[in-house]
Amino acid sequence: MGELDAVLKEKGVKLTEQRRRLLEKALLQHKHFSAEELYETLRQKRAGISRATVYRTLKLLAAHDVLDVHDFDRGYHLYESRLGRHHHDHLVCLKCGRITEFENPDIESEQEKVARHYHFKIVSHSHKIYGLCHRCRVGN
Amino acid sequence: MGELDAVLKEKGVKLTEQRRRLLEKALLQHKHFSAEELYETLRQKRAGISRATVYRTLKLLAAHDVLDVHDFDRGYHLYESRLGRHHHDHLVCLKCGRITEFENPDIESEQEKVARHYHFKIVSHSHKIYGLCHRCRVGN
DNA sequence: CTCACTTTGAGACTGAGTCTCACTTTCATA
DNA sequence: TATGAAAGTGAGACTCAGTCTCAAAGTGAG
Repeated sequence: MGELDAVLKEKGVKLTEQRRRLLEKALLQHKHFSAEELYETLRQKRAGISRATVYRTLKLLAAHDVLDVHDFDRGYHLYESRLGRHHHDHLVCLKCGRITEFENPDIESEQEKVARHYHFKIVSHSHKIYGLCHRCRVGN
Repeated sequence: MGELDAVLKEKGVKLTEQRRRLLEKALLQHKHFSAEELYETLRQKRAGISRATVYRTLKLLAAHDVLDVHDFDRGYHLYESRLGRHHHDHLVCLKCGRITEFENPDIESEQEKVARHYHFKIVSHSHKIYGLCHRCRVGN
């Protein structure tokens, strides 16, 4: 059994050929990807996975914290592998779409203060900064 | 000319009956509302505004900073009047849907530091904390 | 191996939001 | 206050990400 199988097994997720093949592609991805993109990639590789299964499996993997889902107001979700990665937030360029990741412990701890104040139990958060990236500002 | 007309005029937005009527309802709203909700309200009041115009006008008002748009991952947007209000962010309860507002200057300034570091010009941001609100935690 | 239970695929369906285009309204200027 | 270019509107068709259905196939505990 491969390493990827272990990832699913550990989560108590039933192993199927489709899930294995999808997971393999999804974890190899070096950037954010959409369900449609992944479906198209798999279709071209003749992986034999239907659109419905792609959507279902991505949702499943996100629910099991294998993937992160992001909504950058594009009308569809972007996914990102979570394996071996730290939590991070994003700077989103409104002009070129470039997404830059950032980590800031001070924001995280302030956030916890806020939650404590409202007796709120944090499950997750999403912090996005929209604007112009360096390149787009200087006119590239 | 009413106060609301002035709001639109100031932004250089052409005044139409539909916009006036929509703006009036939108600014009276005390909580977040969706385009469909507003359309339904207006329809029941026989305001004579089409669905297309509701969507178009909300977008326009948001572009002119009269309204804020929020995406709480519900599959549609929620709007909120911006007039006379401070910027704020949100705690979103995953169980009951309750939305609580918060303001935290420290987060805002840390955010500016982050942007500066990446030579990024902030236009807007969205910071949402998902989890369980006080009531849902204690089992109400 | 068996079988209860789960997953899959094809394609119909949903629902928020956009587009089209003929018709109407607005408002700067005369 | 009349005029007309430019902008806005409505009905309903359309888009498109995502979900649902249900018969058939696959999975894995015992």
